[in-house]
Amino acid sequence: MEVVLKRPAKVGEEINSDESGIHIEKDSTMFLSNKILPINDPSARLSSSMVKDSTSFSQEDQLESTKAEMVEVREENQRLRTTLTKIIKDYQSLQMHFSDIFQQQQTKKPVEKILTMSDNVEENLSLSLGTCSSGQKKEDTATKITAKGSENFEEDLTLRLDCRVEGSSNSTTLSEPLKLSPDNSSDNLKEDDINGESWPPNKTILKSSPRNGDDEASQQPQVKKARVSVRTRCDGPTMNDGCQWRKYGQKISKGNPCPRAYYRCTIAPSCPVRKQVQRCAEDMSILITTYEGTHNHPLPVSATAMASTTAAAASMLMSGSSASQPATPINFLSSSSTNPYLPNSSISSTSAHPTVTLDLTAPPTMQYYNRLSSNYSSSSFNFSSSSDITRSLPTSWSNPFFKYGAQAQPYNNNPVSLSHGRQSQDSIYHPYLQKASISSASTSNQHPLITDTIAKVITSDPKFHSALTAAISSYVEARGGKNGGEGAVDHHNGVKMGEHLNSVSSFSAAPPGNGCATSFLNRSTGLNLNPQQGSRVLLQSEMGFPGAMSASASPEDHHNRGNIK
DNA sequence: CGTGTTTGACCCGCGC
DNA sequence: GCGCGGGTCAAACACG
Repeated sequence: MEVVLKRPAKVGEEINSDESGIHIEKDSTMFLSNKILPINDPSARLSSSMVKDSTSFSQEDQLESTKAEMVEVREENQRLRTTLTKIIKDYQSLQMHFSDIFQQQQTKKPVEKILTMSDNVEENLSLSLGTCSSGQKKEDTATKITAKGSENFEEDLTLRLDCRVEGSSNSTTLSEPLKLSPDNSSDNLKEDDINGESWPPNKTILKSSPRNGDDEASQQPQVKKARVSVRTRCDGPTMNDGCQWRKYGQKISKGNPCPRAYYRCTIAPSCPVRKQVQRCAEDMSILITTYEGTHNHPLPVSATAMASTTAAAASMLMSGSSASQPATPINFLSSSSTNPYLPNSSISSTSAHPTVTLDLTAPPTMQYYNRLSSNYSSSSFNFSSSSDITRSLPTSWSNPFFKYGAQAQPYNNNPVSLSHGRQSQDSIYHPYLQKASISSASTSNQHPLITDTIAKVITSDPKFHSALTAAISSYVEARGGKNGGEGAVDHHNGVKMGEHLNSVSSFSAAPPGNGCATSFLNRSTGLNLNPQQGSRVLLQSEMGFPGAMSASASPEDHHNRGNIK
C-alpha cells in the first residue's frame, strides 16, 4: 500500500531548488511516498481525495523525508554539474591538443610536398579503429547531460577536423564541412578540386578540363579521387551511416561473388557524394563501404559523424600524412609523434584511387587503450581514440572507453545517451550530441572480456544510476516538464528512469535487428531497455529532433529486394 | 502516382 | 584496335 501525504506548502516556503531541478509551486500540493516517489510531474497537482486515507505517518516525518530527498537530489545534481564542467574542460583541452597537432603536422609539410604526393598517390591506407560487432548496424549515440547551456555546448563541443593547407592561395579546409551554407558552395568546389574529392570523378574532370583550360583544376596536378573505405562487420545490406542514399547501379566486380552496389547521396540533388557497398569476398560478414566525394549540403546529425570521419581520413590521405608504402602504420594521434595514432593500421598501394580504409572489424589492443589512458591520464573523460577521426566516428563504430565522473570510473556505454538516427541538422543539440558522445552503441562480440567488465562496473555502481537519474531528471525539468507524467524520476527505484531510458536508448532509426546499442545498454545497466516502446516519441518531440525517430528512410534498408545481377 | 530499385546497355580507361 | 572491368545511365519495374 502506498502511503501518501498531503503537505500544503507553507507560505514563503519553496521546496524546490534549482539545483534539484524539481520545481513545486508554492500553492501546489505534493504527494510523497516513502516507497515510491509518485512525482511524475513536479508541477502536477494531485487529487486530494487520497489524503484522507493517509494518516499513518506524521507530517513531520514526511517533511523530514522530503527534505532528505531534496538534499539527495540536490547533491546528485551538483555532482553531475561538476562532472559536466570537467567534461567540457577536458574536451576543450583535447581540442586544443588536436589543434596543435594538426598545426605542427601541417607546418612540417610544405604545400609542394602535398601536391606532389597528391599527384602520385596510389595509396590504400588501412586503419583499424575498433569494432563493429556482427549483426550490428551503427547508430549514432550521443549524450546530453543537461539542457542548460546547451547552446554553449554546441559551440564548445564541436570537434574540429579542420586541416588547413598553409601556403595555399586559399586556406583550404580539408575537413568535410559539417555545416555548409550556400555561400560556401564555391569554396567547396575549390576545396573539392584541391582534395580531389570532387564528383563526378576524374572521368568528368578529365573530360571537362580540356574544355575549360582556365579551370583551376587544369592548373593543378591531376588529383586522383580520395576515397574512404570503411570495413565493418554488418549483417545488413548496408550500414546505416545516417545519410540518405539512392541506389543507382549494381555490378559484379571481378574476384568477388558479391555484387557491388552504387549509391548516391539524395539529401541534396546536386550532392556529388557516392558510395559503393560490397561484401568482403573473404569474409561475408564484413561490409566494405567506400565513400567518395564531399557533401555540398548540410548533413543530418546522424550523418555528420561518418562525414567527419571520411573527410578527416581523406584529408589525411590527401595531405600526405601517410607514406606511400605498404603496411606502414599510421599514427593519427600520438603525443610522442607528430602523427596521430591508430592501432592496427597499415598502408597498401593497391587501389586505383587513393583510398583510406577504416577497418572497424579488428579490435584495438588493450595497449592502445592503455596508451590513450596514459596520454590523457589527467582527463576524466577519455575517448577510446583520441583522434578526431575515431572520435567523430559514430560511436557504434568504435569502442570508446569513457571514464565518467570524479571517480574516473570507466562508464563505457553510459546510458545517458540520446541516440538518434536521423535528426534535423537544426537541432541545437546536434554538435554536442554528435561530438560528445560518450556512449558506444556497439559492443563487440570480439571483446566479451572488455565489455563484460565494463558492464559489471556499470551495474555495480549505484552512483551511476543516480547520476543517470539526475541527468535525465535535470534534462526533463529543464525542458519545462510540459508533458505531465514524464517530468520526474524516481531516484530510489528507477521506476520512471526505466521509461526515460527507453527513450534515450531508442534506436528507432536502426532497422530491425540492429538494436545492438540497446542490447548493450540493457546488458550494461541491467535495465530493461526496449527500443520498440513508444516512449521514444517523447524524445522526438521534446528533444527538438524532428524526424529523429522516423523509421529508417534509408533506401539501403530494403535495397536488396530485387535480384542480384 | 511518386519514389526507389533493378538491370541491361552504354561509356570510358587501361592493358595488351 | 580490341577486350576487359569499373562505373553510370535510364527504362522498366516494384512498392507503399
